[in-house]
Amino acid sequence: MSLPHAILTALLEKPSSGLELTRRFDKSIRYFWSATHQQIYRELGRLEQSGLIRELPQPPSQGQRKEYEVLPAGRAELTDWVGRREDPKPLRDALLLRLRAAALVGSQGLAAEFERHRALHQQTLNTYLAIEQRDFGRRKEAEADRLQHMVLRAGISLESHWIDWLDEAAAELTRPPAAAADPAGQAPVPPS
Amino acid sequence: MSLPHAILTALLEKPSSGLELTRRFDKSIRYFWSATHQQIYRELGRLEQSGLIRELPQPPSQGQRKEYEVLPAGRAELTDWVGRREDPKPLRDALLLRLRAAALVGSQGLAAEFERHRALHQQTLNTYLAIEQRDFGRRKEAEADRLQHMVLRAGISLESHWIDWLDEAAAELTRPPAAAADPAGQAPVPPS
DNA sequence: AAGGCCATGTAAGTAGTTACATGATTGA
DNA sequence: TCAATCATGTAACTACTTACATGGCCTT
Repeated sequence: MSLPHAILTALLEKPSSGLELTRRFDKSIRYFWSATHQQIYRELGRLEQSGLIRELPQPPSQGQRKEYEVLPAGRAELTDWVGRREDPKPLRDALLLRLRAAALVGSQGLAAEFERHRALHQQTLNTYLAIEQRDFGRRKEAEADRLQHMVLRAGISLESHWIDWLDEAAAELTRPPAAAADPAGQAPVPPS
Repeated sequence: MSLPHAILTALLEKPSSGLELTRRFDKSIRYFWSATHQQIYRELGRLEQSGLIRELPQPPSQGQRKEYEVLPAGRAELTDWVGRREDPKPLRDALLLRLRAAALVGSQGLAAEFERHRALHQQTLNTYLAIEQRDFGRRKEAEADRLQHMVLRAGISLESHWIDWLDEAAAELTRPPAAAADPAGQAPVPPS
């Protein structure tokens, strides 16, 4: 149950409307917690119902736009959640599953997927590195900045990790079979 | 949509009943794709409906036990899925979210959570290492074994990665504030 | 007045989780 | 015969996804 807390965090950083939140999720938060605008609007409704946030009185010039801010109860809930006991979710990775299946039915087409995923991870990594350059270039960070930097560094090292692993795995995939005895009968592709 | 493919893979390795599958998921598959027995029974029903698996004729001595095996159509589906284009799911990690929230409302209790998570990751890592010892101890692996070993190695390095990161992050959390406040300190713009 | 974007939603469906139900077999 | 365990399920709920609906505002 982390979406409400993600929203509380975002609203604490800056009171926003639903659409603004959606954009902010797309721009940065979704790198560790993604959400669509439908989820966000629904959750904003619930949070308001529960008295954790409230709609800000708006100049009527703004059309149907509704801006929200965090109430004391919301901040209290978030503060409590930070230290709450909650186990890490087990890994769920379809690519690993596919590799395990490939061990049984052949790895036809999987090398291309690995390459594609590698490129996507590289792209994400580049984005993170650019953000790090922009936001954390300076030394001597204050408490809050150091923590945010840690979050970003987790993303950076995770992406690097996947890139490394994909390289290793791709090498295994394209490695010429030592001998016969390939039950799936997949064509050995000689390295070009 | 990976659960059906996880089940097809498991059934290809060895025809099984629902309960057996549940146990095998608990024992190994859940390390990268977890599932409860309710999910598994439901999915077995769907897979049979779609003609990808079939119930094996059983000696009536076995009670209500129903064993399934993969049909050619099921193997074909799995083979196709291995090379299918499917983007990696974005990261979703509540602990990172909590760290970001901690930057705003304080990190009360978070250090203890980090320690707890570290212990859990260490435990998982030990399990993986034991499996590696047991299953991949010897040299000269065949194609299928090399691929399965890659899967395991992904788990091993991921867990190691999280342990390292948690150590770093815990150090940041408990680090004494450099000098109370830092008045002239330029505050880098927080990632919006 | 028409098209585009801003802004907020509803509806329907899938996947996963949690709690409970039911019958068969086995061993004390 | 009673309890435990094996074995298969139903029901209800939450989270997330995908597709579509509605209306206001702004520019051309």
